[in-house]
Amino acid sequence: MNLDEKLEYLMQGTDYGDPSIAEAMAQELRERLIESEKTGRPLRVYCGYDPTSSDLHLGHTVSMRKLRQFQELGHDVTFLVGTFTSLIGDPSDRDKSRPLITRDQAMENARTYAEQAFRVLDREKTTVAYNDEWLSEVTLADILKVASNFTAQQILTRESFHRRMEAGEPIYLHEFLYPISQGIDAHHLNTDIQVGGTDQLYNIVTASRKVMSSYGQRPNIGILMPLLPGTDGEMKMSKSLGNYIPISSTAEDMYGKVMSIPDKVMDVYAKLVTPWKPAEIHAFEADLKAGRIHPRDAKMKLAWAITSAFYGASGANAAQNQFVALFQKGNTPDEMPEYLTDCRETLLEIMVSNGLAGSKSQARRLIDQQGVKLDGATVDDGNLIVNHECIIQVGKRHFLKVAIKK
RNA sequence: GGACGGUUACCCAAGUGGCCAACGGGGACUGACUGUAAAUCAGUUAGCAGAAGCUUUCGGAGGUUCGAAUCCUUCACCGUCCA
Repeated sequence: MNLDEKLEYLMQGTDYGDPSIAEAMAQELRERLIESEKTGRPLRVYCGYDPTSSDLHLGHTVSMRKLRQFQELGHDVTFLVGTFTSLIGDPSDRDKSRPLITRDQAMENARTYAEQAFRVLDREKTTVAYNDEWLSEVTLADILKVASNFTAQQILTRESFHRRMEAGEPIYLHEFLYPISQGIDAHHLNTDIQVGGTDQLYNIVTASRKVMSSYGQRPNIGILMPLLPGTDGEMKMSKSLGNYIPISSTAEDMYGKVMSIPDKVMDVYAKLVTPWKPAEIHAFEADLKAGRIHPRDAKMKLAWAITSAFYGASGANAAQNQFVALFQKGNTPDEMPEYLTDCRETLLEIMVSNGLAGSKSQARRLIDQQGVKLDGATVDDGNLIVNHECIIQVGKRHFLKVAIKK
């Protein structure tokens, strides 16, 4: 790749919400790429991930793919786990303050973060860092020094704070320190490039650059990626909203969850979470728009592409086969949890003890609603004793194989 | 420090002595229709039993009352504003 191609590749998919920022960032990136080539020093690139929950999901992989591209071009990538910043909670794009999590929770959640990230990133070329290593050492004097670069008005102008002001909802002082902390990260890593979601515009482009400048460093360049909508197609993907597709799942689950996204976000997924090249993405969109491909088949192609990126072609094939068998043909899956009964338990009891229902009352309701099948036949009495081998199905996708205890 | 307000089921939120297991909305679940999409329609959404019925729930504890989410006392937590 020549310089222009590299630049295009790295800027691909970015979204700044403002063309002038995009231009400025692209220009700075160009300069720094040139410099890097001259001096032979790879650029330092990082993206931070707050371990507010234990699962990374597809939404996180958007920025991870971008990091990966930098790796491909030989730059140094740091995968930063926000073990300290997660204690503050990023107020970006939030109408409410976040519930604080404890340090123990953060550490526990962080445990497998890097491992999960290596499904996208190149393990050999990635540095993993935890920001409590330095942020926990910061003194009040440091904070005062850095904070003096910011005004309350600047921070309060941000949309999420502004809304809360108007609504008379609380804004806590510690929330002001989030962007500052992120700036200290950038300063500590002396980073050239910081990757993040569009909701990080302020944190990356304003706060981090300001902090770095105040320390006499050259401010980092922001690479901002659009936020991935969740499986509901409306809100951004997040675990707390329950609309997420975890990375550490199964191929079947991932495939199925991608199939459940609304049609209207298919092109966004194609752009942000598949390894497709621009040409493939354009073809996909064009086929869809022109009606040359059935939306269902398009989504299957998408689901296959995403799943195979994590589980390989064979995993994706298996997931697709199961999906077709299970949902399009209505078969029962090959594999399902098993349970041994002593022939004295009722259907209700088995449903509850295996998590198919939260309580007997709920199990009864499901039966009343014709949602429970025994070997394919709808059940109308939950009190029957299960005394033969059978398959219990609850709803469309919960199955249990019951065997007899010898 | 002062003034006022709040704490209700997964979330938001109504309810100010009995008709309250608690309106409404969201979410979730089931069924119909489908492409496990969207949209739409119907139903469900504390537990036990399922016929009636019983038990626990409205921040915690205690009290008044035949009877409380609703009144009183007290404790805890939280918010907005003023200083």
